[in-house]
Amino acid sequence: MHLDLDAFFAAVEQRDKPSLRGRPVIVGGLGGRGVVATASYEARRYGARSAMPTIEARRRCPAGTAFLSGRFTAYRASSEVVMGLLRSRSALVEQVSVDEAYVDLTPPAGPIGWEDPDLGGWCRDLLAEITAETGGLTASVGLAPSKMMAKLASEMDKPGGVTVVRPGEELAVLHALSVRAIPGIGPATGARLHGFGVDTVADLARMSEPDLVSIFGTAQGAALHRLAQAEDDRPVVVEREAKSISNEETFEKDVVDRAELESELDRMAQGLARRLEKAGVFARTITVKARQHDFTTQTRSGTLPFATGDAAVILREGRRLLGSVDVTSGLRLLGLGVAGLTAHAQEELMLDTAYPSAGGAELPDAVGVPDAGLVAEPRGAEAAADDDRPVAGRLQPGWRTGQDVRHDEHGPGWVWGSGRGVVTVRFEGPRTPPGPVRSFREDDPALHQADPPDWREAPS
DNA sequence: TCTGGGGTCCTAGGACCC
DNA sequence: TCTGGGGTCCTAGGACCC
Repeated sequence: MHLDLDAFFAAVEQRDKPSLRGRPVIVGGLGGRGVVATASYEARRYGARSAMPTIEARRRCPAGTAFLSGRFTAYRASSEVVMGLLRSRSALVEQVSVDEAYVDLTPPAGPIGWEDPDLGGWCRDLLAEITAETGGLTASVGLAPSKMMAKLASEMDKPGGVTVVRPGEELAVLHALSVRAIPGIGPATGARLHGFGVDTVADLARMSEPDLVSIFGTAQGAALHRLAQAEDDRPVVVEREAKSISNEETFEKDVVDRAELESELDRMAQGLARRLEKAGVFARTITVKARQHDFTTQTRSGTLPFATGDAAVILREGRRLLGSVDVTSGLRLLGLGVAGLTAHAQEELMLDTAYPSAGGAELPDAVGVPDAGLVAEPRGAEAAADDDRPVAGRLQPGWRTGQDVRHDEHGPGWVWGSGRGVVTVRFEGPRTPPGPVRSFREDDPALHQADPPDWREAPS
């Protein structure tokens, strides 16, 4: 089974903000270079889509559309409720993102098989429970013999639908679809296939494996050939080790000043070191990513002779790598990442022989073994959840549109908008009717940041 | 005022080793 | 007296996914 929460971020916003129900809602980066993370179904009617520049969504959507930066703590809380319900039904749940999961429902992990008479009813019961337990969120489900078919099935009846593809029915469903529906065929591969006259999966299925391999290479060619015949035996994997950790930022305006770039690098190195420590792992490879104004992107990476968790070491290598990037016309994006993760950093023993060029005085700095007792913890979806700032949140100091607040006198609410020293708040919550709007000075001492409201709790 | 941020996987070429 | 072949590690870039 594949399950997908419908318009997830926007749906959580509409649950928690009654005045937005039935209205177009966009969640995403609100800065000049932001993109849409999720558009509510109302906003999709005007052409707003995920990954679209927010500026474009503003052009398309009517007055009265809400543009919100995200509240990831709130999304995570609802996600955990849903994932918990899935795990109550099967031991094999693979969470692929905050709003998506695969579940192996066949015994011994799960409770049902193809001989069951009412699989659709079983799924509808699950969806009803999800809606009840999350305060109104909906999800779409696909039930099929493989991960790919389950995913395609879950997309066939959105929102809120249940689609069952039984063994033997796969090709009839699959071959009618565009090749672009197959996970792994994006814009580039789709365009290349179109150049060969291949538009539907049926077209793709007629191509020979050797032809596909000669065009797309061994791995992708063979995968395309198999997927076009609905051959997909990938297992549901509960969790896997993270392979890299990274941090990047698109600037509101291109940054030319190398000192400013290096101070960004410093901030990112500290964040990476914190995440490494939290996970109890060390990294050997450092990567710097730089995007020019014309969107061309360069990466520079270096592999150390030892694994480190030390921000100073990561920063020093990052600086060195950034030194080989032409920065004179400014960067729109700077990123810093680490890879080659290992649970232990005993490589310090090699330093004298393997890393003499670093200079003796700097070596203690380079070792950086935080705590040999920490054990690597597989992290899966948690890796990305560390940074709780909404998209482009850093670019908007002060009050962020959509964020939860509490006023000493008026109670809980959310930021409707802010600017020119004034912040406007709407006082409502998931269990109240649409509430009133009031404005305050941005530095009003009675106004505080607040945790997300609890949809399960009746308002006091 | 086009195009986020956090990831994974693959390819190709070079260095190096046996 | 032209330069095999395989394996591994590393780097840069690109496609793709949510």
